[in-house]
Amino acid sequence: MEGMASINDAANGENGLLVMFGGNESSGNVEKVTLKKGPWTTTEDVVLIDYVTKHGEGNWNAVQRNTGLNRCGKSCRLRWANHLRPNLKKGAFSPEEETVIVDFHAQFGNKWAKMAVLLPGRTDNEINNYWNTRIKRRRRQGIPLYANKHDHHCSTTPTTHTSPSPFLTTVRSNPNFATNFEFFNQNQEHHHQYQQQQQPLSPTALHHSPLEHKPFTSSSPHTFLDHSPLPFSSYSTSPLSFTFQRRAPMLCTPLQFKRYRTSPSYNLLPDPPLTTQFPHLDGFQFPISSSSSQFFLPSLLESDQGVSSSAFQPKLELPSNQFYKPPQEQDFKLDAEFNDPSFQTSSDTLKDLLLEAQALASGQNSNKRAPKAKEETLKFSKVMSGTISVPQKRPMSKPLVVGHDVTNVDLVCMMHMIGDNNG
DNA sequence: AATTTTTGCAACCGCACGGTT
DNA sequence: TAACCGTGCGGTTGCAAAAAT
Repeated sequence: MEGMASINDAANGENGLLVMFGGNESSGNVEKVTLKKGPWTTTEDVVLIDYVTKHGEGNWNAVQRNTGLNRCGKSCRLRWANHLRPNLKKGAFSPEEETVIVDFHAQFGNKWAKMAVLLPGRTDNEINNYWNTRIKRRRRQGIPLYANKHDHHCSTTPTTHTSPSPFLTTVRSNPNFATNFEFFNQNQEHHHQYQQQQQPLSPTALHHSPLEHKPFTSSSPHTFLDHSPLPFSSYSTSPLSFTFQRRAPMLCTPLQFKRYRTSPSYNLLPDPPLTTQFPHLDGFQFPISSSSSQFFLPSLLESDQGVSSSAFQPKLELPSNQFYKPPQEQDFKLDAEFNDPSFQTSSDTLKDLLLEAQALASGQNSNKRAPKAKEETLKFSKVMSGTISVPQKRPMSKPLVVGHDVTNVDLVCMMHMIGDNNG
């Protein structure tokens, strides 16, 4: 295909798939716009963060038009929502969160986005992944999806509505809870289905997988489920009851590095830094209009390990179509650390990276082909390890996760600083 | 140590919905 | 009112890393 060579040489063509589609037709010429697919690189992240910092969320298709970032709007939105926006909470779900998910799912089904609203810092994608994993695990073990070690308590009074978990009670006490659940009050097909189907369950029914009652078809991994909704917290006062073939996931500790949770070195990992080494960033706020921030529950989050409470300051709330006033230049004043010789030495590669990002943002193509995402991430990780105190042992695929993407924020900030320095 | 299997997750796709033209 | 556009949601897939053999 003609043009592919230039595509591959383009700064945005490090790896992943490039999709071409017909652009605007003007004067008879069809502009071929190439969109990249696949994993995001740090360079792209920087561009996107910088754009959102300046213009706010929303208008995602404009990102591609205005930054030269060859990603479709949907991809940008997804990347931002799931990985780049501040206050994201990484790591394994806490037992309380799991309880909320299980209870919610029992009541309303696969409403990941709504669950994400109840779990600040969590994304619908994350919850979806969690649920799919749970399904697989429990199916493999023949454990009912909703049942746990307290089943034998529930089995005696299976349809009794027990008290919600403390966490859920807290969530429900939030004034926004009722508003948020108008959706469900208006559309409770699951609930109605439950009302219609609700019959006294036999004690054994609660001890056996729905697989035993409903045929499983391979067309969907979900079809084996018994979708009969259950009352909140009827079954899951503790989600940790089932047995694991492998070690159970650590549910309370910050699992930034889940892959290492069972490795001997896991416990040797230093605590993730709670703040950056760029003090001016501690008060840095992105423009936020994501739905999850509307139900922000600092009291719940601050108790979480590995999450900086400073990262959960009240955020500016803007509708998705309203633009956020960009931070003033003085907000990104050069820090003394930037003039530190050791910092400058270790930031050479970072500077290259950022300059590349700037070139990309300004619509220029980098001369040299960018490294693959993995390599770039490693490079980035190496650089950052010298400038920001991050755990030294960190999987290459998880270089940026420290409560929230502090390092990405740092990147943007430093990009501004470099800009200041150059200009 | 090498290979295979399993797991977890990032990112994509298709569809739906609401607003605008 | 139909077409278009931007956005959001849920389901699915592909792959890297971890675990098992």
